[in-house]
Amino acid sequence: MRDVTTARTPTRNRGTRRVEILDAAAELFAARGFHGVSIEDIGGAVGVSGPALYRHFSGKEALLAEMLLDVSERLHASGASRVTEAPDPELALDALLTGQIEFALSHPSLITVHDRELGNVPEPARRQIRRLQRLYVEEWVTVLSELHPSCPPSRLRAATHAVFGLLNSTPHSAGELPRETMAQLLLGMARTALAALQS
Amino acid sequence: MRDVTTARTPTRNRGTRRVEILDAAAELFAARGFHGVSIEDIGGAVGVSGPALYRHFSGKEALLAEMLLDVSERLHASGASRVTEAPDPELALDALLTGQIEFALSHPSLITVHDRELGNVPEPARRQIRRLQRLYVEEWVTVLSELHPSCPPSRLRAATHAVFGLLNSTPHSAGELPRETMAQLLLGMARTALAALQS
DNA sequence: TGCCGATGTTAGTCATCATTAACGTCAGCG
DNA sequence: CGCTGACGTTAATGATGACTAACATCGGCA
Repeated sequence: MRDVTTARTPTRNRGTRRVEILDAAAELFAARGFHGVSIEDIGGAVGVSGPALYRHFSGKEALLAEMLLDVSERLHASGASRVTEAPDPELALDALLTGQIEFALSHPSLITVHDRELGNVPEPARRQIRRLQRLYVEEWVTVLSELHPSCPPSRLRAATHAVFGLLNSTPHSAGELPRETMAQLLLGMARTALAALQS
Repeated sequence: MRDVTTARTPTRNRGTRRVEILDAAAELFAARGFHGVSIEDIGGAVGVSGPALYRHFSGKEALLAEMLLDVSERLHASGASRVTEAPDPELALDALLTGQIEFALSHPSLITVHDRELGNVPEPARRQIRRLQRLYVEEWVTVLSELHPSCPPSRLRAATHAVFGLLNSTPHSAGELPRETMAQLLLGMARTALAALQS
């Protein structure tokens, strides 16, 4: 009568351990930095100990690489689809903003790791991640340049990074406000900050 | 005829090495993280090798502690003096903004290390740094609450962190714009973001 | 002149850590 | 039943790295 998954713990499925590990590692990396976390720490956080990780990842750096690659893919893909679905630049920008806010509030540690630990990703993957990050920034710059045609792209790029900084401040003010309130606050601040771009 | 300092290199003075080390360490910590930098690396960056650092600091953590303590003291002190000198809240906020922008543009790596590596500071100093950081945030909140009396402090605190994120984005868009242009851009964005707070 | 404190240097020492090796367990399936 | 592949475990192994020890150098100064 037991179901196909035959689990010790409920929901013990194929591939589950992998994502458990990725999640735990994200928390730990965000809190203590890549080099501040040992393989043992990560294993311990999911209830297995140490070298068990090598059954799922080829190494510590590979684990980080997969984590960052996934984040940058999700951001870029979500951005792209939101932009193409939006009827006009104004709404496209709003879609980008809410997408980023959504992600930052849902996965604060991934956001943190994403912009701190690129330097620890080995070369093949690093280029790929950088490319996706660049593409994501360019989605923003493209939308913004339709709204502010007279603004040079370098200025728009700097403004985009500034807005990322604003939105990604979320890990610093954790618990200060209820989630929806925080989302509205960030959206409002970012929107006005960008609206004033040319002034 | 040689002057009192009797230097090998011009400007070889008492206490110079200490700050050379602090500067070099800040760059390295910002780039690779506290645990990603070895004592050898830091020594190498100032032209001495490894254990020479122990002539100036009691250890790696003590070095970091001094660095972060100095930063948080400078930010807090500069903030306090600017606020008390300002004739009204409006100008006080501007003074805080330009002070923070000035610092962020002048010392990007210190800014980076300051909000990443607190966790690696040993306990006696850590509390002190946290206290100064809190005081600095409260300076902002106090000024903002005069401008937005109906706004709950928790909201103002979150907004403050968001603005810090915006201003401290500087290391991410390095070289994108000339310094003064960047300063104006950040000032404008931060000002409008905060102005829209209650909306 | 000759001692001293400041500043370095090089060779340990002792931990910590990533990674590998060698060895179970066990569920599913032929 | 008996094999196999997925998943773990506990001991190496080999680097790296923080910190200490023992030993210079040298400028200033009593």
